[in-house]
Amino acid sequence: MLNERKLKILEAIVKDYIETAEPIGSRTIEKKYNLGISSATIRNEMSDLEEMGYIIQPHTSSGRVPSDKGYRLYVDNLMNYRELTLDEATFLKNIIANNINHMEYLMKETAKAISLLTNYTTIVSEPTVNKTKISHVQLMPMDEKSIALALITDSKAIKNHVVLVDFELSDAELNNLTQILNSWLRGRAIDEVDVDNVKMSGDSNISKVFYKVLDAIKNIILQEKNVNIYTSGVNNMLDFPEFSDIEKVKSLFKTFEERDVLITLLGESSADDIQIVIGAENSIEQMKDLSIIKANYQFKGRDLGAIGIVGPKRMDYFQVSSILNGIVKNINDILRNAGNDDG
Amino acid sequence: MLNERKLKILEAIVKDYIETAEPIGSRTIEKKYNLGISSATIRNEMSDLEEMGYIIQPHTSSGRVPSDKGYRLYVDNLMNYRELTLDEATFLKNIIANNINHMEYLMKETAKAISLLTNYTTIVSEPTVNKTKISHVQLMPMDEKSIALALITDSKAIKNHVVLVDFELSDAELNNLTQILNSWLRGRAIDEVDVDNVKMSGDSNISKVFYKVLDAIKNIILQEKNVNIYTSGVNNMLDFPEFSDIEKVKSLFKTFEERDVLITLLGESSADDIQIVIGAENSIEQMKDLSIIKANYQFKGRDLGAIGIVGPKRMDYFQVSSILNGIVKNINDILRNAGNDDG
DNA sequence: GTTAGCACTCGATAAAGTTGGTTGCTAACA
DNA sequence: TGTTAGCAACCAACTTTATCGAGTGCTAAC
Repeated sequence: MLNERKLKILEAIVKDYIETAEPIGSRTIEKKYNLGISSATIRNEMSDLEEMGYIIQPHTSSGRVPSDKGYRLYVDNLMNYRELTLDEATFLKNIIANNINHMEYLMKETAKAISLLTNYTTIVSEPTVNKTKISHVQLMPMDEKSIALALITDSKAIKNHVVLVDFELSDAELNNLTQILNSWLRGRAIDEVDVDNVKMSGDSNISKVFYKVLDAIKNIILQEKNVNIYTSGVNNMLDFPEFSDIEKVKSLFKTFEERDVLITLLGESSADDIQIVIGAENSIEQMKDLSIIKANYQFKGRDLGAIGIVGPKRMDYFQVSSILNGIVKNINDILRNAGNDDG
Repeated sequence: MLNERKLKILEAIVKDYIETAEPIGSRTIEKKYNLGISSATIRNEMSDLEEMGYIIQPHTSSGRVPSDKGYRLYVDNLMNYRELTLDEATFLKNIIANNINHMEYLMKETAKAISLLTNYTTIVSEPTVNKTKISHVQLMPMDEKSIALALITDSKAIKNHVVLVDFELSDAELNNLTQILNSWLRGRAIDEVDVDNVKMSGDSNISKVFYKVLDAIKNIILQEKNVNIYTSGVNNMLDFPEFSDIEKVKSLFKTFEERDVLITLLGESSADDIQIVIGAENSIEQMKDLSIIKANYQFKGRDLGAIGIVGPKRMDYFQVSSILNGIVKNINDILRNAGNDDG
């Protein structure tokens, strides 16, 4: 295992590289970090560290750069979380307080806030309804050809849809139908709803609408099985020297547009605490040069979605994981309070 | 005014530059376009064209490039629209048909489609509700602490909001309140609603909720007075040699994130047909090197929003304005049909 | 085990050279 | 008077060559 001195040197290399993005040599370490040993000694230790796979020499006669393994050691053994600063904490509390009524906004705004605080890219997957229960369904008059449908879940999501019809229904008829639907749907888990096996007898116009509404609900459910996903601060990537090449930018930005990739990226594990995935540790080819720091959030024990912060491998793991830690606590608190009635 | 030969040469320069992005010289014109005159003559004519301000020499001893004035002449006098190709037409019809039930999706998907067809960036401003009338308001139970509110407009937009309360209301009470709200709000223009001057007497709990709902409606109206705006295909800009410099990309992408700029860009005029704004003709400093082709769409005679396609000044004015022309017709048809009941 | 000294490596930057498309001008021509 | 061939000059872009500097590995001495 690594001795104290090697650890110190590795830590210096990682921190310096995170800060400067330049390969770092023995003489620089000697001057910048007072380790009390000469550059020649540092050179010997670095040679060992390279052999052990913790650092890499981009080319002969250049300084060293941390390898994935080096970052891993740093993250696991040399780093801890800090508390949020007062500024960060109030900033985030405000965001959350201002968007507490609207889940979708909350996630979008949180992503924005994280990007702003960290200068990295944030990916958020939205609370999906398919793991939740239907708490209410409502039909509403729109115009003589269309009926609006709202579906509310116990995770406080509201989904709308428009149902086209050939004839107009009165408010009373709509209310009536709304009651029928609710008596049947309320409290059901959304992915257990089997709209194909419902039958309705009686007035033909109303039952026509009834089936159309069931179809619409089916659509909402299908649609929602595809997770919603947002990114924020993608442009922040342009500020890193890692992406001074336009071709790299192009391929990275294309990747950020691929839902599937993002979903995989966020979904790969679902541990309870904050996960740090470094470089090639993730399975996505196009992301081999990036790291991601992520966390899941839960509602009533169900995983609802995740927040991930993406940056170059030399991203500021310390700052980002600290901030994410603070945020996840806050959000989970909110979700817990929102649902402290039953369950 | 320009004689026939000068026009031919200018047209050749514009078309060639749109295609190749390289300054074009007299010898190239001679060889590539059979104008029946020698390069020396072309050279003389080009010298005239430059003096008249239609073309520019980026540096001594390079070929010529169209100036804003040159593009203007080309667009106004040398270009016309073509019909949509069958492929384009069916593609667009499908998009529209698939999203006819949901205004927001329709605009987003249209923007996506345009970016896909043209390889430029599309900006769309969403139908705002503040120019429309309220056709229905609905309260719905959410959980014991919150009531969901849906507001439907005659332009088929559905807006949701959550109202927090300290106590639970029964379905019957909610329906009751819904009726009261509708009797008062239905048919009103949304920007004429004056929620501050309503009074309600009677049961204290219900009237408490009543005022909270009015507040929420106020919020929706205020929020919607800020136009919603989307961009699509921003990354397409990366493919143009104009943006091979990372600094330019950075500043352009930052600009695309500024709502105000985009709103100004789309809103600058509101003529009936397609408008082409070339380079410095628009008032936005950061957009001096770009052109925008845009159109408004209307609903019942009211301007609802606009679609704009942004590209480098040498964008394919012919293709883009033709496609936009086709799209606007389709969308306005849809909106007209959606509202052919009254008004 | 640690350190000073030194030859060597190699990317980055700067300087010098080459190329190719283009112009403007002049003189000859129709 | 308009058109054209011919030619010197121009200059961005690219290639080649030279220089620089931060860094290494190795050796010998402490």
